[in-house]
Amino acid sequence: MTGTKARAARPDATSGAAHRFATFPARPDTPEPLDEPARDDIRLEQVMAALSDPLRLTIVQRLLLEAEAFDHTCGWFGFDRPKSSLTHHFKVLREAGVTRQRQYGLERRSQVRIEDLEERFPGLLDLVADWEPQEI
Amino acid sequence: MTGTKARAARPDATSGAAHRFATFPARPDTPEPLDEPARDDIRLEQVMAALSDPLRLTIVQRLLLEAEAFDHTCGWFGFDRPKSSLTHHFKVLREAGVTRQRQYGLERRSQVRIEDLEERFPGLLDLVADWEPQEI
DNA sequence: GAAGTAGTACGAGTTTTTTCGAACAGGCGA
DNA sequence: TCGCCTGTTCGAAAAAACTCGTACTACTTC
Repeated sequence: MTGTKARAARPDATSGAAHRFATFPARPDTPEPLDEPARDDIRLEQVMAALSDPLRLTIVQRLLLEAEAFDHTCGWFGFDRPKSSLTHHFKVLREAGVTRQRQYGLERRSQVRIEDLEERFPGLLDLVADWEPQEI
Repeated sequence: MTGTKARAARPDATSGAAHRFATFPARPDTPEPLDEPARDDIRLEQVMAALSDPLRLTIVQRLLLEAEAFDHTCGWFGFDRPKSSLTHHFKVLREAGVTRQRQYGLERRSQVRIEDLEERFPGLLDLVADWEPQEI
Protein backbone atom coordinates (compact mmCIF):
# COMPACT_ATOMS: atom_id res chain seq x y z
CA MET A 1 0.00 0.00 0.00
CA THR A 2 1.38 3.38 -0.98
CA GLY A 3 1.04 5.86 1.82
CA THR A 4 -2.65 5.65 2.68
CA LYS A 5 -2.08 6.97 6.16
CA ALA A 6 -0.15 9.98 4.93
CA ARG A 7 -2.85 10.84 2.44
CA ALA A 8 -5.57 10.38 4.98
CA ALA A 9 -4.07 12.91 7.34
CA ARG A 10 -5.44 16.01 5.58
CA PRO A 11 -8.44 15.26 3.45
CA ASP A 12 -10.03 18.10 1.49
CA ALA A 13 -13.65 18.88 2.06
CA THR A 14 -16.00 17.81 -0.71
CA SER A 15 -16.69 20.60 -3.17
CA GLY A 16 -20.16 22.00 -2.75
CA ALA A 17 -22.08 21.22 0.39
CA ALA A 18 -20.01 20.06 3.34
CA HIS A 19 -20.23 16.32 3.75
CA ARG A 20 -19.35 13.57 6.13
CA PHE A 21 -17.18 11.73 3.63
CA ALA A 22 -13.73 13.05 2.93
CA THR A 23 -12.40 13.15 -0.60
CA PHE A 24 -8.83 13.45 -1.74
CA PRO A 25 -6.95 15.44 -4.35
CA ALA A 26 -5.85 13.58 -7.46
CA ARG A 27 -2.17 12.69 -7.59
CA PRO A 28 -0.01 13.09 -10.66
CA ASP A 29 0.82 9.38 -10.90
CA THR A 30 -2.80 8.24 -10.79
CA PRO A 31 -3.68 5.80 -13.60
CA GLU A 32 -6.78 6.32 -15.71
CA PRO A 33 -9.96 4.76 -14.30
CA LEU A 34 -11.35 1.61 -15.86
CA ASP A 35 -14.46 1.92 -17.98
CA GLU A 36 -17.28 3.52 -16.05
CA PRO A 37 -20.44 5.49 -16.79
CA ALA A 38 -20.13 9.27 -16.96
CA ARG A 39 -21.62 11.12 -14.03
CA ASP A 40 -24.79 12.04 -15.87
CA ASP A 41 -25.27 8.52 -17.17
CA ILE A 42 -25.47 7.00 -13.72
CA ARG A 43 -28.97 5.55 -13.41
CA LEU A 44 -30.80 5.35 -10.11
CA GLU A 45 -32.26 1.94 -10.88
CA GLN A 46 -28.82 0.49 -11.56
CA VAL A 47 -27.34 2.02 -8.45
CA MET A 48 -30.22 0.57 -6.46
CA ALA A 49 -29.64 -2.84 -8.02
CA ALA A 50 -25.93 -2.64 -7.22
CA LEU A 51 -26.73 -1.77 -3.63
CA SER A 52 -29.33 -4.48 -3.18
CA ASP A 53 -26.71 -7.10 -2.39
CA PRO A 54 -25.36 -7.38 1.17
CA LEU A 55 -21.81 -8.11 0.05
CA ARG A 56 -21.74 -5.08 -2.20
CA LEU A 57 -23.31 -2.90 0.47
CA THR A 58 -20.54 -4.05 2.78
CA ILE A 59 -17.90 -3.16 0.22
CA VAL A 60 -19.24 0.34 -0.28
CA GLN A 61 -19.78 0.93 3.41
CA ARG A 62 -16.26 -0.10 4.27
CA LEU A 63 -14.82 2.02 1.48
CA LEU A 64 -16.73 4.96 2.92
CA LEU A 65 -16.02 4.48 6.57
CA GLU A 66 -13.11 2.25 7.38
CA ALA A 67 -10.27 3.87 5.56
CA GLU A 68 -11.15 7.49 5.05
CA ALA A 69 -12.76 6.78 1.72
CA PHE A 70 -9.58 5.99 -0.10
CA ASP A 71 -9.13 3.23 -2.53
CA HIS A 72 -8.43 -0.35 -1.66
CA THR A 73 -7.60 -3.58 -3.35
CA CYS A 74 -10.09 -6.40 -3.59
CA GLY A 75 -7.95 -8.44 -1.27
CA TRP A 76 -7.99 -5.78 1.44
CA PHE A 77 -11.58 -6.65 2.31
CA GLY A 78 -10.71 -10.18 3.34
CA PHE A 79 -13.94 -11.75 2.13
CA ASP A 80 -14.01 -15.51 2.19
CA ARG A 81 -15.16 -15.90 -1.37
CA PRO A 82 -13.50 -17.08 -4.55
CA LYS A 83 -11.65 -14.37 -6.40
CA SER A 84 -13.88 -14.66 -9.43
CA SER A 85 -16.95 -13.89 -7.32
CA LEU A 86 -15.33 -10.76 -5.97
CA THR A 87 -14.35 -9.67 -9.45
CA HIS A 88 -18.00 -9.98 -10.40
CA HIS A 89 -19.25 -7.85 -7.52
CA PHE A 90 -16.66 -5.13 -7.98
CA LYS A 91 -17.56 -5.01 -11.64
CA VAL A 92 -21.26 -4.61 -10.87
CA LEU A 93 -20.45 -1.69 -8.59
CA ARG A 94 -18.20 -0.04 -11.13
CA GLU A 95 -20.55 -0.48 -14.06
CA ALA A 96 -23.42 0.97 -12.05
CA GLY A 97 -21.27 4.01 -11.34
CA VAL A 98 -20.95 3.42 -7.62
CA THR A 99 -17.22 2.84 -7.53
CA ARG A 100 -14.20 3.82 -9.59
CA GLN A 101 -11.40 1.34 -10.19
CA ARG A 102 -7.83 1.96 -11.17
CA GLN A 103 -5.04 -0.41 -11.98
CA TYR A 104 -1.91 0.12 -9.87
CA GLY A 105 0.62 -2.31 -11.24
CA LEU A 106 -0.54 -5.68 -10.06
CA GLU A 107 -3.52 -4.58 -8.08
CA ARG A 108 -6.83 -2.96 -8.84
CA ARG A 109 -8.03 -0.40 -6.33
CA SER A 110 -11.59 0.73 -5.75
CA GLN A 111 -13.05 3.87 -4.31
CA VAL A 112 -16.57 5.23 -4.06
CA ARG A 113 -17.47 7.99 -6.52
CA ILE A 114 -18.50 10.21 -3.66
CA GLU A 115 -18.79 13.53 -5.46
CA ASP A 116 -20.60 12.09 -8.44
CA LEU A 117 -23.08 10.20 -6.30
CA GLU A 118 -23.62 13.12 -3.97
CA GLU A 119 -24.51 15.31 -6.89
CA ARG A 120 -26.74 12.82 -8.63
CA PHE A 121 -28.38 11.22 -5.59
CA PRO A 122 -27.79 13.36 -2.53
CA GLY A 123 -28.06 11.49 0.73
CA LEU A 124 -27.83 8.04 -0.78
CA LEU A 125 -24.36 7.35 0.54
CA ASP A 126 -25.44 8.30 4.04
CA LEU A 127 -27.95 5.49 3.92
CA VAL A 128 -25.21 3.07 2.96
CA ALA A 129 -22.89 4.37 5.65
CA ASP A 130 -25.61 3.94 8.27
CA TRP A 131 -26.66 0.51 7.04
CA GLU A 132 -26.51 -2.26 9.62
CA PRO A 133 -25.69 -5.67 8.18
CA GLN A 134 -28.24 -8.31 9.07
CA GLU A 135 -27.21 -10.19 12.18
CA ILE A 136 -26.66 -13.76 10.95
CA MET B 1 -62.35 6.81 -6.80
CA THR B 2 -63.70 7.96 -3.45
CA GLY B 3 -62.99 11.61 -2.82
CA THR B 4 -59.27 11.83 -3.46
CA LYS B 5 -59.50 15.51 -4.25
CA ALA B 6 -61.42 16.29 -1.09
CA ARG B 7 -58.90 14.44 1.08
CA ALA B 8 -55.99 16.05 -0.68
CA ALA B 9 -57.20 19.53 0.07
CA ARG B 10 -55.72 19.73 3.59
CA PRO B 11 -52.97 17.21 4.16
CA ASP B 12 -51.28 17.10 7.55
CA ALA B 13 -47.58 17.72 7.73
CA THR B 14 -45.46 14.66 8.37
CA SER B 15 -44.68 14.18 12.02
CA GLY B 16 -41.09 15.08 12.79
CA ALA B 17 -39.10 17.06 10.26
CA ALA B 18 -41.13 18.95 7.69
CA HIS B 19 -41.18 17.11 4.40
CA ARG B 20 -42.20 17.55 0.82
CA PHE B 21 -44.62 14.63 0.85
CA ALA B 22 -47.98 15.11 2.48
CA THR B 23 -49.45 12.41 4.67
CA PHE B 24 -53.03 11.93 5.68
CA PRO B 25 -54.90 11.16 8.88
CA ALA B 26 -56.29 7.66 9.21
CA ARG B 27 -60.03 7.37 8.66
CA PRO B 28 -62.32 5.31 10.82
CA ASP B 29 -63.46 3.03 7.98
CA THR B 30 -59.94 2.13 6.89
CA PRO B 31 -59.39 -1.64 6.53
CA GLU B 32 -56.36 -3.31 8.08
CA PRO B 33 -53.25 -3.34 5.88
CA LEU B 34 -52.18 -6.54 4.19
CA ASP B 35 -49.16 -8.34 5.57
CA GLU B 36 -46.12 -6.09 5.63
CA PRO B 37 -42.85 -5.84 7.54
CA ALA B 38 -42.86 -3.77 10.73
CA ARG B 39 -41.07 -0.46 10.46
CA ASP B 40 -37.93 -1.68 12.14
CA ASP B 41 -37.81 -4.80 10.02
CA ILE B 42 -37.56 -2.89 6.76
CA ARG B 43 -34.18 -3.77 5.26
CA LEU B 44 -32.22 -1.37 3.11
CA GLU B 45 -31.09 -4.09 0.73
CA GLN B 46 -34.66 -5.19 0.10
CA VAL B 47 -35.88 -1.65 -0.42
CA MET B 48 -33.03 -1.13 -2.87
CA ALA B 49 -33.98 -4.30 -4.71
CA ALA B 50 -37.61 -3.25 -4.85
CA LEU B 51 -36.59 0.12 -6.27
CA SER B 52 -34.20 -1.31 -8.83
CA ASP B 53 -36.99 -1.97 -11.32
CA PRO B 54 -38.20 0.87 -13.58
CA LEU B 55 -41.83 -0.18 -13.37
CA ARG B 56 -41.75 -0.24 -9.60
CA LEU B 57 -39.90 3.07 -9.45
CA THR B 58 -42.64 4.52 -11.61
CA ILE B 59 -45.30 3.18 -9.29
CA VAL B 60 -43.69 4.69 -6.21
CA GLN B 61 -42.95 7.99 -7.91
CA ARG B 62 -46.51 8.38 -9.11
CA LEU B 63 -47.88 7.46 -5.71
CA LEU B 64 -45.67 10.16 -4.25
CA LEU B 65 -46.25 12.91 -6.75
CA GLU B 66 -49.30 12.52 -8.88
CA ALA B 67 -52.06 12.26 -6.38
CA GLU B 68 -50.79 13.82 -3.21
CA ALA B 69 -49.48 10.55 -1.91
CA PHE B 70 -52.83 8.97 -1.36
CA ASP B 71 -53.66 5.42 -2.17
CA HIS B 72 -54.56 4.11 -5.56
CA THR B 73 -55.71 0.93 -7.18
CA CYS B 74 -53.45 -1.13 -9.40
CA GLY B 75 -55.65 -0.27 -12.36
CA TRP B 76 -55.29 3.47 -11.78
CA PHE B 77 -51.74 3.38 -13.12
CA GLY B 78 -52.82 2.24 -16.55
CA PHE B 79 -49.81 0.07 -17.23
CA ASP B 80 -50.02 -2.09 -20.32
CA ARG B 81 -49.07 -5.32 -18.59
CA PRO B 82 -50.99 -8.43 -17.63
CA LYS B 83 -52.72 -8.15 -14.29
CA SER B 84 -50.70 -10.96 -12.81
CA SER B 85 -47.49 -9.08 -13.52
CA LEU B 86 -48.78 -6.02 -11.73
CA THR B 87 -49.85 -8.12 -8.77
CA HIS B 88 -46.30 -9.41 -8.60
CA HIS B 89 -44.71 -5.96 -8.62
CA PHE B 90 -47.07 -4.51 -6.05
CA LYS B 91 -46.34 -7.48 -3.86
CA VAL B 92 -42.59 -6.95 -4.13
CA LEU B 93 -43.04 -3.34 -3.07
CA ARG B 94 -45.27 -4.24 -0.15
CA GLU B 95 -43.08 -7.09 1.10
CA ALA B 96 -40.02 -4.85 0.99
CA GLY B 97 -41.88 -2.33 3.14
CA VAL B 98 -42.08 0.37 0.50
CA THR B 99 -45.84 0.42 0.13
CA ARG B 100 -48.87 -0.43 2.23
CA GLN B 101 -51.88 -2.10 0.68
CA ARG B 102 -55.45 -2.24 1.87
CA GLN B 103 -58.45 -4.03 0.48
CA TYR B 104 -61.41 -1.75 -0.20
CA GLY B 105 -64.17 -4.05 -1.30
CA LEU B 106 -63.25 -5.05 -4.81
CA GLU B 107 -60.09 -3.10 -5.12
CA ARG B 108 -56.71 -3.10 -3.47
CA ARG B 109 -55.20 0.30 -2.88
CA SER B 110 -51.53 1.12 -2.41
CA GLN B 111 -49.76 3.99 -0.75
CA VAL B 112 -46.14 4.68 0.06
CA ARG B 113 -45.12 4.20 3.70
CA ILE B 114 -43.78 7.73 3.80
CA GLU B 115 -43.31 8.15 7.53
CA ASP B 116 -41.75 4.73 8.02
CA LEU B 117 -39.34 5.17 5.14
CA GLU B 118 -38.45 8.71 6.14
CA GLU B 119 -37.53 7.53 9.56
CA ARG B 120 -35.60 4.48 8.46
CA PHE B 121 -33.95 5.89 5.33
CA PRO B 122 -34.22 9.68 5.33
CA GLY B 123 -33.98 11.21 1.89
CA LEU B 124 -34.53 8.01 -0.02
CA LEU B 125 -38.00 8.98 -1.21
CA ASP B 126 -36.69 12.28 -2.51
CA LEU B 127 -34.44 10.34 -4.84
CA VAL B 128 -37.41 8.39 -6.13
CA ALA B 129 -39.47 11.53 -6.54
CA ASP B 130 -36.70 13.17 -8.54
CA TRP B 131 -35.99 10.10 -10.64
CA GLU B 132 -36.25 10.59 -14.37
CA PRO B 133 -37.40 7.54 -16.27
CA GLN B 134 -35.04 6.52 -19.04
CA GLU B 135 -36.06 8.11 -22.34
CA ILE B 136 -37.10 5.13 -24.49
C1' DG C 1 13.60 -16.88 -17.50
C1' DA C 2 11.00 -18.93 -13.48
C1' DA C 3 8.14 -18.34 -9.70
C1' DG C 4 4.83 -15.83 -7.17
C1' DT C 5 1.05 -12.64 -6.89
C1' DA C 6 -3.42 -9.88 -7.88
C1' DG C 7 -6.93 -10.22 -10.30
C1' DT C 8 -9.56 -11.25 -15.01
C1' DA C 9 -12.23 -14.14 -18.41
C1' DC C 10 -14.90 -17.80 -19.51
C1' DG C 11 -18.31 -21.13 -18.86
C1' DA C 12 -21.36 -24.20 -16.37
C1' DG C 13 -24.56 -24.99 -12.80
C1' DT C 14 -27.76 -23.00 -9.68
C1' DT C 15 -30.91 -19.77 -8.02
C1' DT C 16 -33.76 -15.79 -8.38
C1' DT C 17 -36.55 -12.70 -10.88
C1' DT C 18 -39.60 -11.58 -14.40
C1' DT C 19 -43.34 -12.42 -17.52
C1' DC C 20 -47.67 -13.94 -18.66
C1' DG C 21 -51.63 -17.07 -19.60
C1' DA C 22 -55.32 -19.55 -17.43
C1' DA C 23 -58.25 -20.46 -13.89
C1' DC C 24 -60.22 -18.77 -9.66
C1' DA C 25 -62.34 -15.63 -5.65
C1' DG C 26 -65.43 -12.46 -4.21
C1' DG C 27 -67.87 -7.92 -4.09
C1' DC C 28 -71.36 -5.30 -6.45
C1' DG C 29 -75.15 -3.95 -9.38
C1' DA C 30 -79.04 -5.15 -12.43
C1' DT D 1 -78.80 -15.29 -9.62
C1' DC D 2 -76.12 -13.72 -13.39
C1' DG D 3 -72.69 -11.06 -15.15
C1' DC D 4 -69.10 -7.87 -14.54
C1' DC D 5 -65.20 -6.17 -12.46
C1' DT D 6 -60.72 -6.03 -9.73
C1' DG D 7 -57.38 -8.50 -8.62
C1' DT D 8 -55.27 -13.21 -6.87
C1' DT D 9 -53.07 -17.72 -7.34
C1' DC D 10 -50.82 -21.14 -9.81
C1' DG D 11 -47.59 -22.82 -12.95
C1' DA D 12 -44.40 -22.74 -16.59
C1' DA D 13 -41.17 -20.59 -19.48
C1' DA D 14 -37.69 -17.19 -20.15
C1' DA D 15 -34.30 -14.06 -18.57
C1' DA D 16 -31.11 -12.40 -15.35
C1' DA D 17 -28.10 -12.79 -11.47
C1' DC D 18 -25.04 -15.31 -8.50
C1' DT D 19 -21.37 -18.81 -7.45
C1' DC D 20 -17.35 -20.83 -8.35
C1' DG D 21 -13.73 -23.75 -10.62
C1' DT D 22 -10.32 -23.52 -14.14
C1' DA D 23 -7.40 -21.36 -17.06
C1' DC D 24 -5.30 -17.20 -18.17
C1' DT D 25 -2.91 -12.34 -18.18
C1' DA D 26 0.18 -9.14 -16.42
C1' DC D 27 3.43 -7.28 -13.19
C1' DT D 28 7.19 -7.99 -9.83
C1' DT D 29 11.02 -10.24 -7.91
C1' DC D 30 14.55 -13.42 -7.68
